[in-house]
Amino acid sequence: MTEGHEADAKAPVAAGAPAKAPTIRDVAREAGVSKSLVSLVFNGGENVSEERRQRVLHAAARLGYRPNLVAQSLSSGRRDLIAILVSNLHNPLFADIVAAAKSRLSEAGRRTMIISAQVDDGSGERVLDRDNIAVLRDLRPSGLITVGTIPDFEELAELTAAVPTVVASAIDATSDTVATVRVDDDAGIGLVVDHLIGQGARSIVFIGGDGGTVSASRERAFISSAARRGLGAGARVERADFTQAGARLAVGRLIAAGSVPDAIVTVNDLSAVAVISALEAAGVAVPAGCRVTGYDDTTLSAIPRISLTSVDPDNRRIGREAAEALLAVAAPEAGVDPIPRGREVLIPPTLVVRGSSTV
Amino acid sequence: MTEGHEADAKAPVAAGAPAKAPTIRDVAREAGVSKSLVSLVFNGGENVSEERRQRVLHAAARLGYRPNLVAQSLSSGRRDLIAILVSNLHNPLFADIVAAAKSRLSEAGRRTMIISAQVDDGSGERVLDRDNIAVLRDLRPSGLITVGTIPDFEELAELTAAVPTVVASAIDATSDTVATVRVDDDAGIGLVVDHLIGQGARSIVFIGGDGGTVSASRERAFISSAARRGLGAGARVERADFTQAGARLAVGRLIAAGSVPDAIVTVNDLSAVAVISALEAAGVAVPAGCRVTGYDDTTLSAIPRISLTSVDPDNRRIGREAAEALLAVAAPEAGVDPIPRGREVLIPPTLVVRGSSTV
DNA sequence: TTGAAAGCGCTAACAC
DNA sequence: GTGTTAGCGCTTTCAA
Repeated sequence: MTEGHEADAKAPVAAGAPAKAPTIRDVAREAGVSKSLVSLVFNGGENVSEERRQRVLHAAARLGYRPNLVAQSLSSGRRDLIAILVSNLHNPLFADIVAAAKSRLSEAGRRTMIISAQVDDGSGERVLDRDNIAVLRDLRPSGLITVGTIPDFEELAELTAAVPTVVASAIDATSDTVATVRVDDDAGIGLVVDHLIGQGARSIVFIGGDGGTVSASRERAFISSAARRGLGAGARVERADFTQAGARLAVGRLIAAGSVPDAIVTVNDLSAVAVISALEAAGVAVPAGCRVTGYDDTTLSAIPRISLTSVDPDNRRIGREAAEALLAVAAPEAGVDPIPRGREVLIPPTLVVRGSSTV
Repeated sequence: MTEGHEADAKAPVAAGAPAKAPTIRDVAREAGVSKSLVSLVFNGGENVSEERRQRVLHAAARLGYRPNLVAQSLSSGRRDLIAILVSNLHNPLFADIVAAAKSRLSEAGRRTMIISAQVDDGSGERVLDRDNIAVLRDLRPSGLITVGTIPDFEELAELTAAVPTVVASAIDATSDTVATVRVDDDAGIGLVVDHLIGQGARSIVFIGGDGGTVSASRERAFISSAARRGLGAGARVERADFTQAGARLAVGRLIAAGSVPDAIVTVNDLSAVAVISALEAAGVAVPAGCRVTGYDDTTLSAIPRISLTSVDPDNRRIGREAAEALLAVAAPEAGVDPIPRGREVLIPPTLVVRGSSTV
């Protein structure tokens, strides 16, 4: 209330020149209190008189003060920062997960920072971005969410041992991982196989299985799904990695062997597109000559010319649940122990049926 | 060489438990020197006796010491960290730029950190991720590369005023920006228009222009290209933003007016795909009834079923040149002043001709 | 060439 | 309630 402060000298916010950012000390001086009191006010300290709190808040506003996160992190060790480490920038799929996780975390009042885990080394190989990880470690986040499969995940052991970690949309778990949240591949592949059988398919080939734990998981799901449906010899696996090239090769082998199946189940949408291209290049029409399904329900699959039947993993829910799992253990305060570990949350997917699998 | 150090007590690297990371003090003690000397050794100090340097290096290795970046940044103000701020995670296009920039920076021995600038607020709107920006600012990078159009760019003014900034693949420049590196839209659109005219097109509509500076730049390029080629009334603009929905609406207006042109030039590949879908839904075949071109040459355009003629902006080169521009001013040491500002580097694109524009 | 000491901006006991 | 005093891990004068 004390109106009429003679403070108009200092401009309220921007000073034009790159003036040094105000520190807690400046605020203390401006408010006529000690550093600690300012710190208290900004950290929700209960025991501060209303009058001083206002003085501090006003002084801070006048100066445009904002706490320095780096200093906070250095000083206090733990901080309310939660890091989201996203596997790579190439897959828009992850963006949905990140957005959902971040949004849930913000609701809970937690700060987050989003950084990339992976980088193409010159040769196009994707490797762990150690610089980024180092910064992340030194920032001492109070929690970590990884999104997507991260190369050389074991190198993060140091980090995951020190920081409660939730793995989203990957099977990278280490012994320290708090929880893994991912789509239920058994259910997803099951939906696909049921749908295909419903469409009259009797011989079905799965293309995928190489190139990572997720790919392998989907292969296993396919094998058990097919067995459960009594597909017998009608079900086969043609190994391929996640890439378009791999899928193309796999189709090549099928064509060469003269054994084009009724349907092909692929490990993801990108593979599916490659499979469709390869089939059509070989003169096999899709879906007439062979039905094809994808996985992930990316924007690709909805394009009319592609119109790909695909499994929607509900990425927003994956992100949300990952955040939830982390919030459950990474309370801003409270030495929450013992931490439950190794929980696996499987999100039930849905099947989006489109033209590539229906005649 | 001094073999036989009696140091086997402490395990070389991992200690199993999340033991606190060793600090410079630990190293100093282990090596029997002062903190300052350790710091000197790790910062390429010239005047350190070879013997002590080795002692320090060995001690550090034995302890698994790595300098704490956060502490460094806090202490010294400037640091050799260069930040790459990528507009959003949805656009794989940016991943190429980031990878190229990072790779060039690594070659030059600079540390980099890659973080995301933007986040969907709950409503699907993309807004500036202020948390991330705050961390970035407090880390005091010695240079900044932004990739792609960043929402609320002006809020970064504080940052860009303090840190040499290069803008890649956007037109976000402020008065402080060191350089902007982007594709030459005049050249790109020029290639498209020439190609289309070569294919016999006489009436051409540009779809785009709304939703950002890049979109606007491409519209201007279209108008001037068309004028230069004497297209006259054959050239028109149908306003739309970057989204698929916008493109669909624009096509709807064209169809409703009964004036389907010989060709449609779109602002990017995503729009192009939406345009094709909308045309075909209305019974107009592509390319037979109307040719369509995209921009960016994303992976989309190479899919056979899409086969989209598109402008390849040479993203890797954009990334590399952005890094180069930054390196030119952000020397790790040296108070490089005065900084040249406002330079604009236009990268010449190429046209990738595919089925969507050829009959 | 090396070490002591101050300080980056902040938090966290601990006193007053 | 509020201020004092130590640090967090590191860099950087300034002496020695």
